[in-house]
Amino acid sequence: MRNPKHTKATILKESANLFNVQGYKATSLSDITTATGLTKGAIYKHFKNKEDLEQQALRSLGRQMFDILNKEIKDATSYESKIEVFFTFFKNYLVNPPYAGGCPLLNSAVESDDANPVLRQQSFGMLVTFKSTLRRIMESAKKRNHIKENTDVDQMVHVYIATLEGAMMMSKLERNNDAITTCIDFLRNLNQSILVAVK
Amino acid sequence: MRNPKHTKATILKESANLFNVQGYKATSLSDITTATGLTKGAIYKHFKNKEDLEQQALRSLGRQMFDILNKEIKDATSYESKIEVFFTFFKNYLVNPPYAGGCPLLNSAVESDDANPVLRQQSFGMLVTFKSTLRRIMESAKKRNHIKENTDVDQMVHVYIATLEGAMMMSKLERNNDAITTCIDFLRNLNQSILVAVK
DNA sequence: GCATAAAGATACCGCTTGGTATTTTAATAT
DNA sequence: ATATTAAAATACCAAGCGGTATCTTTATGC
Repeated sequence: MRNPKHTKATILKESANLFNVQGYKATSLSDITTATGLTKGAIYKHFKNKEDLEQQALRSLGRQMFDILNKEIKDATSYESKIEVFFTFFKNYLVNPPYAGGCPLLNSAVESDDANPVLRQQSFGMLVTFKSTLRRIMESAKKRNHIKENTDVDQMVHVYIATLEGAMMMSKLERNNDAITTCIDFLRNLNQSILVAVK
Repeated sequence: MRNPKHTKATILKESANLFNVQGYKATSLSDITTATGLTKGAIYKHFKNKEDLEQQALRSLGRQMFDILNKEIKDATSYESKIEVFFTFFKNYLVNPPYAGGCPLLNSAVESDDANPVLRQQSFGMLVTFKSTLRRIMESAKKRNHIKENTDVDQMVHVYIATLEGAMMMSKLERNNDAITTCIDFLRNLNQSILVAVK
């Protein structure tokens, strides 16, 4: 009946959800006890304090996101299909979100950048990971002559991520996927334009 | 010595700053009394409650932003220079911010989209304004044959805003203007590519 | 220059917050 | 079966929250 691992996982899952939807500061411990059906005693058995829980929850959200992305990137065989993974991920998000509340990177970055140094550092780490994942794919494609050799990889990485995150913000605010769909169409064309033509 | 208009303006200015930097929910009335040097008595003389203050503060931030933008757009004479206004605005932001905490639209949208219906509605309104301002400029340029007639204005509007907002998030998180600079370079080139060549 | 009324300060309220100390409950090893 | 120990529930705390009622101060119209 009692299962500490399961308990901790439940707390982490439910709090991560609440943090990503309502915000970190805006989510109280009683929100979490209500959502989990557990008590503060249970929470403080597994987490040092609320800050600790916030950090572990964000890490868990980041893992979820990158686990999905990395797995699908690995499964994709061509440069094109690897890039498509990012598009599909964002496009699918609004239809069938793997977690509620939108992109954990965007959410935590905007909330923490001026106010919460620890969370900010974690968000920063997520952005680094995001950028280097995309950069690695493009650099590799460049070496293998799959994309044009004059491609400004650094620029592309910045533009892809900025556009996807910005579109996510817009689509969540508008409660429809127009922005995401439109921006992804654009990025897909952009990506086509740097491909080396296959004869 | 006493000046109610000035008092209200001070409260609005200081609270708008705090809301945009720390977040709306995360900013307490005592934060505001400290920042203004006033007391709760003064605040509640001018505002119905904290929600009312939040709304007026966001409206004030939106006005500030669009006042600057609209003025400079009006002053700009060509399509190119009108579009450049947006780029310059975002590029200058990190160097010399007209208000602290980044883009009020981005901040309020991310904080409120799932949690605060009234603030969400206001953010939504700001996005509508932002989009229609840009759309009007592009549609007009299209009519006058300044940009190519096959330009997908709706797509461009979405891409410009998404990229700028996403880049803003990245640059604020990274505490440097790499993302903004890089993304604006890209957008500037993109904009060049839809111009009708002048003979 | 004094009465009036508005502006703002002070004091207080109930409630929620994050956090802790203590107690009860349940799994486990002997 | 029982002792041990970890897990979780309960009860409590001070501090901070948004909000209000009341009192003091200051500007202004006559």
